[in-house]
Amino acid sequence: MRTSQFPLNTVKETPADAEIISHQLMIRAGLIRKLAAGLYTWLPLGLRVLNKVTAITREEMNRAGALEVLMPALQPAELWQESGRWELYGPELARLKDRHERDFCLGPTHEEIITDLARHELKSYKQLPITYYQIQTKFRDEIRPRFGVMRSREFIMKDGYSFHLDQDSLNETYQTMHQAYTAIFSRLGLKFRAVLADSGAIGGALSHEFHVLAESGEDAIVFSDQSPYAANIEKAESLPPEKARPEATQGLARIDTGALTSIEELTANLNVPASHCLKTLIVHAEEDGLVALLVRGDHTLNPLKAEKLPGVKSPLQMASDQEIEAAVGCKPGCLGPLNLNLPIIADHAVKVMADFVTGANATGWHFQGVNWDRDLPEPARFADLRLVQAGDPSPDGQGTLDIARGIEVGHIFQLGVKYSDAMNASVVNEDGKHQTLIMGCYGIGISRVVAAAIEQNHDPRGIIWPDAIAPFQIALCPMNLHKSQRLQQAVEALYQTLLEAGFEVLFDDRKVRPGFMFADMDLIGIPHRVVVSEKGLDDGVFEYQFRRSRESTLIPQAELLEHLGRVVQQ
RNA sequence: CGGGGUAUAGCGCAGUUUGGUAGCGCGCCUGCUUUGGGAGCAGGAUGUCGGGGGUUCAAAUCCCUCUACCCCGACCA
Repeated sequence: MRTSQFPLNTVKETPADAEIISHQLMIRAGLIRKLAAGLYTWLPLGLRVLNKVTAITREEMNRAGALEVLMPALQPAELWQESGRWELYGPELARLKDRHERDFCLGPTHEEIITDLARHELKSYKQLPITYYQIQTKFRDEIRPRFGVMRSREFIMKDGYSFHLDQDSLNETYQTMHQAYTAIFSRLGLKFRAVLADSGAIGGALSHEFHVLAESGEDAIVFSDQSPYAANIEKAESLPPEKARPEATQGLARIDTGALTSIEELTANLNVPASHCLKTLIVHAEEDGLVALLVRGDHTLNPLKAEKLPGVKSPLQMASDQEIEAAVGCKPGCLGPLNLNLPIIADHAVKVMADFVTGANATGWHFQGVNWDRDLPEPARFADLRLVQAGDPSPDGQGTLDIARGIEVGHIFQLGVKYSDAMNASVVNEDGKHQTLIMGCYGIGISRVVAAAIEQNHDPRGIIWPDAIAPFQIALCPMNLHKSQRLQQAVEALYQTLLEAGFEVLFDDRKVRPGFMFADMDLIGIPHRVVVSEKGLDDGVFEYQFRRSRESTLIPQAELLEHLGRVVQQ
């Protein structure tokens, strides 16, 4: 393409409402324009990138044996009522009525629709297993759309669904999809990690998230330095400590701590490390009443772990200040297990604490030098309650955990019979009996991948596209084209040669100064650049520059094609 | 949905306190010069000051009201 035919809608100034770099660069490079909160138009340049992500995803899904379908975005409420999600989904589901006052919604996902399709089309076990997928626009009326296309109200998603007679078959397809996703993100040229995820209320045996690694990622993921173990931090287990509890060395003392309430304040004023403080958190019990959760001062409660414990209300609900005062008789900052008349569940790490500081259940007072058994009985229940930390041992027993940040771009999970049961989707099995279908579900946020790729690949000058998703592979930049007939002929010939060789070339034939042109090409992130100048022609060379390293080399004219063939990943 | 904020030229903003003929930078158009990292000079176009109502001789500015958008908290690809 020529820039005269393919306008670059670049802007120099950073839009005021774009907080993260990918959003800023997508606006500046002219990939997207905002229509309204969480709604974006993809401009020609951005759409080229989006289409590349789509194409790679489609190829790999097809390769994995999945069948592409296209389901309606507008969906009748009946199906959602049948699955129970019409009530459960909440305001994030974009609902509307048609002219006959019938309820509809704009699909945020398609489990209901695909299950409806399956119960009509799948009759026999002989048709199984089968995997359908589609690449389509989804709608989620997010409370707060943010970060450009990273969290928008309308976005492109690849969603896939598989149907099985038994768990073994689901496991097999699940593995196939895991591999397909690995292939997709590898081909996209992104640094990513598949991690164990919490499957949440959906249940099912397995769930993995695929994260693009980026400093700005919203999710923390942990992985072992010596094994393939990787998990979302919400999911990662912490192992009980192996070492024994140290002997008590201090006597028990009740100390006046005045207005000190937080762990930070205690450590700063009492000169004890946070790891020698005990945090007591009061939450609602499963039935009526409250439960106390104990966590070491330097550890953080993992709500997802806590709410799964028998006796603890799910979703987790922290007790209010009033409830705590009513039950314990003091303010939240001075809670402790000593003389506490509530059921107690302690994190494993609490078991080996000695000489610790904890609240005295009286406002303004703490205990110091507290020791289990000697001062109070060890808690009756221990459980894994906390978020893992960097340096913790890996749950698989191999190596220690590291923490990185990621952007969730894909999620695969085993649905089981949640929808097929509710919607009565079954096939006849070998014995002639009806058997409920078992389902798997596989999503990729296509438009989010584009933003994630930028978060991971940029520098102060702009985007640095991986070759596989770059809108163009090569930027062809003539210096002062209008001034030289010879240059015009040379660059036109080169442009044709490159096109014939199969490269995607953006030929900048605008009458702009070199610096302006370079700045634009850097901003929009074309990975390879060829500069043609009068001086170069005199010397019989073209100049090649690699966007990522900014290293440039002079290449003899005759060798350019060969050089590009080597460096450009097609 | 709760809390905070903004709305003035295509974009980024000043002007609002203290009412008095609408400004700046970037971009855009024209011309000349310039031409290897977002050029210089000269000239030019562009606004119902978010909408509606009110106060006033006079409102971007004060008052009421509506709307949209942004930021902080719970969700998700």
